[in-house]
Amino acid sequence: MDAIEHVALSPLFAKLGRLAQLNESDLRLLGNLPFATRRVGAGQFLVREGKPTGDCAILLSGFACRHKLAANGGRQIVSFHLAGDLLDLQQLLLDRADHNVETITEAEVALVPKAELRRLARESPRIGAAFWRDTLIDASIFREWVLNVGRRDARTRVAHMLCEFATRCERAGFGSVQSFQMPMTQEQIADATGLTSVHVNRMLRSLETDGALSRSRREIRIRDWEAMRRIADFDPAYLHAA
Amino acid sequence: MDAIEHVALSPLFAKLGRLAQLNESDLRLLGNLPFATRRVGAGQFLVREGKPTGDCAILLSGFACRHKLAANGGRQIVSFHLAGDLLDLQQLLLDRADHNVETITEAEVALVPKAELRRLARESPRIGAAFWRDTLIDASIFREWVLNVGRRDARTRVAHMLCEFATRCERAGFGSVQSFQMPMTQEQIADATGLTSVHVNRMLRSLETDGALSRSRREIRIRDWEAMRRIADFDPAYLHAA
DNA sequence: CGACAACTTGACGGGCGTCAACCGGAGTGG
DNA sequence: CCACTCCGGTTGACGCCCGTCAAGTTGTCG
Repeated sequence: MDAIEHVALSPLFAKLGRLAQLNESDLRLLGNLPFATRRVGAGQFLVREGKPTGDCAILLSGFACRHKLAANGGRQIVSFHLAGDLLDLQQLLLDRADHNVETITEAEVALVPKAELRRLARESPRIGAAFWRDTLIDASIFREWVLNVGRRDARTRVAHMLCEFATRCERAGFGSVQSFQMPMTQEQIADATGLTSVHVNRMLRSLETDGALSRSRREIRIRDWEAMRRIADFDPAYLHAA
Repeated sequence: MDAIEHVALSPLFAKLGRLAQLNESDLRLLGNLPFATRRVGAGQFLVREGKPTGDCAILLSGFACRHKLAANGGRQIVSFHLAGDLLDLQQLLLDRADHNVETITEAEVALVPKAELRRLARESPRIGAAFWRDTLIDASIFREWVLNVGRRDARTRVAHMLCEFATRCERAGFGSVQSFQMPMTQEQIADATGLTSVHVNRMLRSLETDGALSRSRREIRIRDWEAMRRIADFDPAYLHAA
């Protein structure tokens, strides 16, 4: 494998490096991973509920979300994803998708055959552990989201979602917690927090008039991070330094 | 290891058998697993948020739940557990608990050192895959709960929770989907569905007066499962036959 | 039989959904 | 270069679902 392909997968390497200590041979195995890259527009489905699972997609640039639909027509976003995220590691062991994965911006993905990832996890216990660890952290984030939509009021919910997104962006190397770009619409924030877009708008305005944050277009600025943390009831421990 | 200990762990064996095809040598490895059993009363903590993770607990009898607390005093239950469940597989790879695990009835647990479980997963790829698969199914259930509390109305939410619990009980060999025992109080149902116990009571009554179910003490009877499924917006696919 | 937890029911209020109108910026085509 | 369109955002009026408060009732275990 030449350097060009290494460069393409570098967001993944960065992420795995945060999950585990990888050695020379791990990096070589990763470098040999066969994959195809694809550029897709915003609003494209990468995984569809009920469909047999296919190749595993890795997000190289852009943003995506996972969501499920209720019979009453409601949509619930259950997670957001950014560059470096393995979009469906769970496909390695479960044979039908129980949710959708959809891009929310234009994005670039790498498609890796499931069998290759399984082989990789088997051949390097460190990489296998990193994969498992990643799915465990995902699960921890889902638990926090259950708490968020189940037991916090609208204002706290929206603030919490912002704090989590800001923290993950900073750790992945996009902007800082004090200033970052939101890729999602207010309707998508609503679907992630179990609210309506109208009420999300009210809550954002409330946070803004209270001086907790300022907005210009989709850029969010947070002057006093500690104050924001308190408003949002946000403790990043559940992210397990992801 | 003698037969007595095999009997003690049999709920775990049954569960792993549902998750993967285990062979002779897998069963022998499981039989050699060192563990200590403990009997605990209702309302006892087995895992505490923020604490370093200790031994891994396996539920041998009784029921337990995982929950998290919000700053406003609210409690959110994020999952229920029954005999055979590995209560904290995630402790194998994450070093601090991000939630609590608490018994909701008197229960019997087996405590297994983390290192032994890690060794087991390493020595038998099938058992390792079963463990990983179990945590992936947990994650799938969390996603469904985010949808449940985020996008369904109170009546549907309560009905969905009952359907899930009924299905899991039946698969684990307790009662049937048509008739089963609820171990939890209405307040615990409320904490699981993001409601108040008062409103859970109203919804249960509503389901009962509509003939969807009948109750006597904590026993639930569901005559028409298909009708109940529709009311609850329940599709068991997300349980991945767990 | 007294104590206590769980359950039950009613009255009332508020947080958030619904509906509707309008604004503003980006893309598009004449 | 300007009009048109369209999506996302913004704001107000109104109403309902579910929370809150409070008072019983039931069942269970000393």
